[in-house]
Amino acid sequence: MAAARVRSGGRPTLEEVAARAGVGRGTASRVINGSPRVSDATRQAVEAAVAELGYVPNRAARALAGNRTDAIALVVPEPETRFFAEPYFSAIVRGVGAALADTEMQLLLTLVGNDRERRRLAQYLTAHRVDGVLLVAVHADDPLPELLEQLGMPCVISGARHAAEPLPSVDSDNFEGARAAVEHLVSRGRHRVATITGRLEVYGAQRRLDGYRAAISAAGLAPDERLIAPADFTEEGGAAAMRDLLARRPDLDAVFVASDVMAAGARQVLREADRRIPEDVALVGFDDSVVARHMHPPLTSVRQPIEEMGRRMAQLLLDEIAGRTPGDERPSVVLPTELVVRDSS
Amino acid sequence: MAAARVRSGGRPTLEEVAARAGVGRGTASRVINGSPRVSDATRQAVEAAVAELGYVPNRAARALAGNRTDAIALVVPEPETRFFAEPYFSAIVRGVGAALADTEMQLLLTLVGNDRERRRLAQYLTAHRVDGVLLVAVHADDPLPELLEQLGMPCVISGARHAAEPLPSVDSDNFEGARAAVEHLVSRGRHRVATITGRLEVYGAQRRLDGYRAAISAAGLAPDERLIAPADFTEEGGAAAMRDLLARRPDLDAVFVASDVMAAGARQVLREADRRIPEDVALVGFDDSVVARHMHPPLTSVRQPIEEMGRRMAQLLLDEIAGRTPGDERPSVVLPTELVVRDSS
DNA sequence: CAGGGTATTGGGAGCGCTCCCAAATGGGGT
DNA sequence: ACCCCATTTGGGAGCGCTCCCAATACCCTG
Repeated sequence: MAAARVRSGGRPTLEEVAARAGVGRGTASRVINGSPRVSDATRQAVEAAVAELGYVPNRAARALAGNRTDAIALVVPEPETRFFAEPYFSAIVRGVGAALADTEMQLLLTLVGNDRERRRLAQYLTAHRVDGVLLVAVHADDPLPELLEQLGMPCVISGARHAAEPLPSVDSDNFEGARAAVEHLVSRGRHRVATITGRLEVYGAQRRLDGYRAAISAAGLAPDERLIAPADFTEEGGAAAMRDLLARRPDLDAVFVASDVMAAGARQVLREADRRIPEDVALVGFDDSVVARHMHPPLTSVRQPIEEMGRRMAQLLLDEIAGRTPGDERPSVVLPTELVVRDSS
Repeated sequence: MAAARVRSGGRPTLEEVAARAGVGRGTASRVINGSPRVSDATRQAVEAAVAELGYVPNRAARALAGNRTDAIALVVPEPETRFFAEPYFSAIVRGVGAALADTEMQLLLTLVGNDRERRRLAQYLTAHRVDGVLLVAVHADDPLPELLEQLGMPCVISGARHAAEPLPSVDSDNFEGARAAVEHLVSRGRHRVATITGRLEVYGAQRRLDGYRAAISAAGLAPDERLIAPADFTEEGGAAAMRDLLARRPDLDAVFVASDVMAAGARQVLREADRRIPEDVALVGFDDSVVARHMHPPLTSVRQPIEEMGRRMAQLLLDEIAGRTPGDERPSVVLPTELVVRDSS
């Protein structure tokens, strides 16, 4: 009873569908692909045959004949563990998945770890095994984007690499998010607001710092470089930076931290230094990760619409694949952030 | 300068490689696919040609001719947000990625949200667009595994659905993890140990409860159903269950919670009830998620080797695809857990 | 030295689809 | 009634590869 489904020739082919509908293979193909050059009667006949036979096009044959793959790759640099942490990875994937849901596009997940895998990826892409590429967490010095450009392979990156990003990109408004966070601290009466930054080679980290600076001067506060401590997006780095800050400006009354994870490190140091949060020092993070919600006290944080970013990336890529008109700007999307106020500020 | 790479015929084909090596197409194919029936001299000639031409096989052609795809799908039910949360999703993906790294296999990510997408997936699989499927977070009543079975599509699931799981599966030792956690609590002098369970239709949640029971009786403690509160893996559920427990047995001195997220909810309730952790009530969670590390106090938790689970799933699936010998048992792997002791116990 | 393997090799026959050209069909216009 | 053009249709020619059969070359036996 179980294996009775096997037909003479396996799955039905276009040829069989065409025969069943009493039309030629070409016509059947046209219907399947939604060409307008088919009469209504014919279309209906073919559609009926498709339904009766349960026909599903063979992807491999399509790819071979049509010289495309109907697949895009999401390339994730594995060393970038930050990206793998909540909330990034799953949110991006969900967004991309959502955008692709009513498309024929497949999503290929490609983790790039060591150099060997990097080369394999390059080979991969060179061999045109995908129609386009989604690149997340690319470093400014990554050769991959240029390679893709040369190959003419459509590509969208998340997070511009610098102010004049040539590639289509999707980013959250790091500047404005940081600015709003600091403004919020100032509005709560804090006047000695410090910041712990991410790795400043990362453009987004730089923009957050810019936003901090903008808010400080907009508030008419005196900028003080001793209130700025660079770190590296890690919990330990955040802790170290916090120690520096306390040493340099023991009188600080607020800290804007460029990531929740670093904020967790900072909070630990503040606790050891017996500073109460938020009474003595107000704290604001960035990312609105699960860490923020479960910190003690819950951390005010800047939320990025990450799932939406994934969705937009995918849409942008689909547009690129469909054909960017030469005259068009390379589209670059910047999405707004949202300040989630909790008890730490 | 940019688009000068385009060769006469695009990428080199097998035919061209064969010509360059001075052999026939069949022979070249044999070399590429590592057939032993080729002389050393010929093999070297072909390999040289491959290198010189930078030949990479065309996947679509291969798939069409060979009736396989060299791709597997990781199917993720999107409603199962629990799975998307840290640490599951990214860890599984990393593990799977690692296992596939030195394989020609591609990883297809398939999110299944609503029913429409479910049907599309079924169609997908029916059309044999992948060589095998990794199924995570399947419910006991999910029809998908049976469908795959019928289709003869190799498949591995994470988390057995019940004691007599017919499909190849990879799981962590939920029973032993829970047992060890409770034993740990008892060894710390706790004698009124409660538990908050996950949804008991989930086999893993049931096993954790079994482990709890085993440890209680092994310790010679009196089992008490009032110490057992069912919940649903959510933070709110954990909080509600904790309230119940406190109402029923105000004298409890420890709680084993079947997930960190529920533990977070429970902790909140304990704080409101002015119970100190761990002095008044010791707490142990499950998953060792990022929440556990950042809870206050840091939460003792049972760690599952999730990345390793992903790796094993992929390996199992590759074996299945390579051909399960009919006589073989369906392999089912159970990996050990590890108790990570922190300040909450 | 003949006979019967065995180890290699070449290349035909598709796999199922898209692309595209040529053929067939159906109206209008004059 | 005739011709021209737009619309619709059929099906040949591949896409690049694997499978497999037949051909060739080579090596032992007796």
